[in-house]
Amino acid sequence: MKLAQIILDIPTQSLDSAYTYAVPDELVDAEVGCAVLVPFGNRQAIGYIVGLEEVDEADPSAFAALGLDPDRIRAVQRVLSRSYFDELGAACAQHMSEEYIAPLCSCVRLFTPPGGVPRMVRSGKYWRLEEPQIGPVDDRWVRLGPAAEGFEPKRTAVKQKAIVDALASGELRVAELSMELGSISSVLKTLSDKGVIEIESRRRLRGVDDGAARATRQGDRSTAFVPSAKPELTKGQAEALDVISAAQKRAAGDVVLVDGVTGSGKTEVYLRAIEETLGEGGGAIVLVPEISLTPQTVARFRGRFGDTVAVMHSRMSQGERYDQWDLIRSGAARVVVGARSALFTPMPALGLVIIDEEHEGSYKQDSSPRYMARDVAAWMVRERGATLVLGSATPAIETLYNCEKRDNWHRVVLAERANGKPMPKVEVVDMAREFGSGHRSMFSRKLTCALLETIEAGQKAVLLLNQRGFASFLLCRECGFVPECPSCSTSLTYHEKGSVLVCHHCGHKEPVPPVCPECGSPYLKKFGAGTQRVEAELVSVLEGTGAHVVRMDADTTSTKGAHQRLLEEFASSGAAVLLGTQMIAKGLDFDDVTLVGVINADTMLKLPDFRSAERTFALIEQVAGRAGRAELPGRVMVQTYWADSCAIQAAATYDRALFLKDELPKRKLLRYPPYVRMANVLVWGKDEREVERTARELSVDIERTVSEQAGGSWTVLSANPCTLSRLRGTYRWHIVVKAPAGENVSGVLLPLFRKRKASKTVNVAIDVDPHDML
DNA sequence: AGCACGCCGACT
DNA sequence: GTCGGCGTGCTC
Repeated sequence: MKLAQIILDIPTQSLDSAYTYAVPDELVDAEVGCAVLVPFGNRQAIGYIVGLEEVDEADPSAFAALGLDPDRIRAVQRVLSRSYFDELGAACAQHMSEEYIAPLCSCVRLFTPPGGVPRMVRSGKYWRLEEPQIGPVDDRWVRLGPAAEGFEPKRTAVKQKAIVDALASGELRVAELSMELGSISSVLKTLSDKGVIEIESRRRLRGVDDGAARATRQGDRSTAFVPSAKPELTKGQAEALDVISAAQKRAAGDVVLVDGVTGSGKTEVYLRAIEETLGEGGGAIVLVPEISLTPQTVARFRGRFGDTVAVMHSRMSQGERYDQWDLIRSGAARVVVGARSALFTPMPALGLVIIDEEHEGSYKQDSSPRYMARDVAAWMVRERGATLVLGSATPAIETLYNCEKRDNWHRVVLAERANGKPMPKVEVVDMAREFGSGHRSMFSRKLTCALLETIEAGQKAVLLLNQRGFASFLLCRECGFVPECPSCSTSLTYHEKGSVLVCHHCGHKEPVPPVCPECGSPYLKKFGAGTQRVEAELVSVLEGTGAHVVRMDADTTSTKGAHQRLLEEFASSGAAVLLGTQMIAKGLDFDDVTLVGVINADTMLKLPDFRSAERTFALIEQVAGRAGRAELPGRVMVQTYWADSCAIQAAATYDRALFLKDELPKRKLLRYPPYVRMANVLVWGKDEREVERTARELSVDIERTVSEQAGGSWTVLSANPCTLSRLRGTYRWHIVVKAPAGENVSGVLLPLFRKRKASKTVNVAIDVDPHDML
């Protein structure tokens, strides 16, 4: 008898182990990775096959070994889909479920095609099977057939003639013909019966085959694809590639960190490594941060590998993603470039995973399953005998630590820029001193001078406004009152446009009060600077120079394609200033940018978060890399109120060792990663008292479990309100668990959370290896 | 005794 | 997640 191990598609902790069902002989297409319909209790459920085995029916001990009663095994009713993943995919879901203490079925779902899976939905009292919302779409194509030669339509057959004429220059879609000629289905039938034309259904790739993109794709097909020229490798690049090649030969899941300064040509190393993988018949997954997944990034890969590159990111429609997913599964795409979730696409014969800008926070998923793509990828390549390449100019401290401590993590350094140019000189401007000497503008005298010089020389400048924690707010100068969001514990951000106060967490809006709501004082002052205010001040600084100012932030890039358009606007201007938030720190590559200014380098330093110094260091290093990428030398100015802080001093001198020398002892002393592993247990709900009670009880449970199951060097910081103690009208508490590095944090806590049953009013979530703990 | 309610385990 | 069984406690 054939038995299937099945994960039910019901998201709850208590149904997290596989159930065994019999697979009737007639269900020949039941494979690992298929969605199936199974009986469950008195209803039906959808499940995913994660294992198949043959068991001798006559041998009761075989069932006993599985802990099963043969009489109670029920049969799979129906196979609902083809296979979405293989045994290793199933094992990966299992691993993630344990590692991140997340429901198994939510981990399995990561591997399914976007929107293309069946679901059970509730309609009234009953559950009903809903077929996939998204599926393949076909286009009907028409071309001339064998009888076209010498075919003369009758004089009255106007449409026949029009169709034949239109097809003379090549095949067309029926939809296009109909658009031109109106209703033609009967005409097409006649012509196709005569053999004058042939009609063929062909799979359409949404987002590729439709609209303007189609022309280029067709063009690619007719004219053979010519890969873009390969530049000669620098010595560093060649060395990096050697290390990667050696790792690929070992096929043992090695991790290679390409630790290269900005502009050192990491992408070229990726391209060569992929080329090598493709040559061996392997496929490659390339993860890039969502924000830098721009048409330029994709073009870089398409330029080298053509149509074999698939793309996957959240701004694509479900249909587009489904088609790309299918293209990958079919083996037609051998490279996928995408955001975090692209890691779970069904790339056959996966040989290489690349994670660009591996230090980026966006590789950590902030909802369940709260996985870290870097760590999942490391697991995945080990299981598949593939290789993981991490690239960054500012690697995460954890990554550097792993390279030190683990034998199969290797670090290669690209110390030189590919064009041989030096890194730009970084000047730190002490804003406290500026202020003390009576200069009150947010543009220091030094930066103002530099800006004017740059513009005068007909060059470009980029100004980074580090918005996080720096958006402007309202403050009463008499009583100190700051308007706060009624449902989140944050102060409201002041927006010049429309004169409103906005909560950046929940979107709550209210008009700016005329007087202080607390004390009635009319002296309400705006503090801090939003991009709009900085822009206004920048325009006045540049008055008379004719320089063009481009502002790029969440407000100006909200419409589709706006990002791209603003960048083009900046590129095509001569002397110009690009003012923007974090989003401009990534992947920007303009030859004539010679000045980069960081208006407020240190605002992140003050956030109550153990990674804030690391983030500040990384941000300055990244943004500095935007200057002087071509012939012209670049300069960087960093304005700060904490000019002495180590993160800023170290970043200004490109001295990572200096930064680590300061940061690592602090991490060790205060027990933070990489020296410890943490788990952040979040408790939230509408009722404050209930949340607090649940958190305190849970805290006691966790402390007991830890003291019984774990070593003495573990610590539990018992229940406390979160830094963001109120968010969108919910109260938030948390419990932090710290364990020595390398310990199995989830292993100890898992039983406790599997056992716990969910409350309706108070939510509990656990974040293993949290990225931040706000 | 009869019933509402809540807790708890089973569900393959 | 959902159901059903069972114990508790209240009412007829």
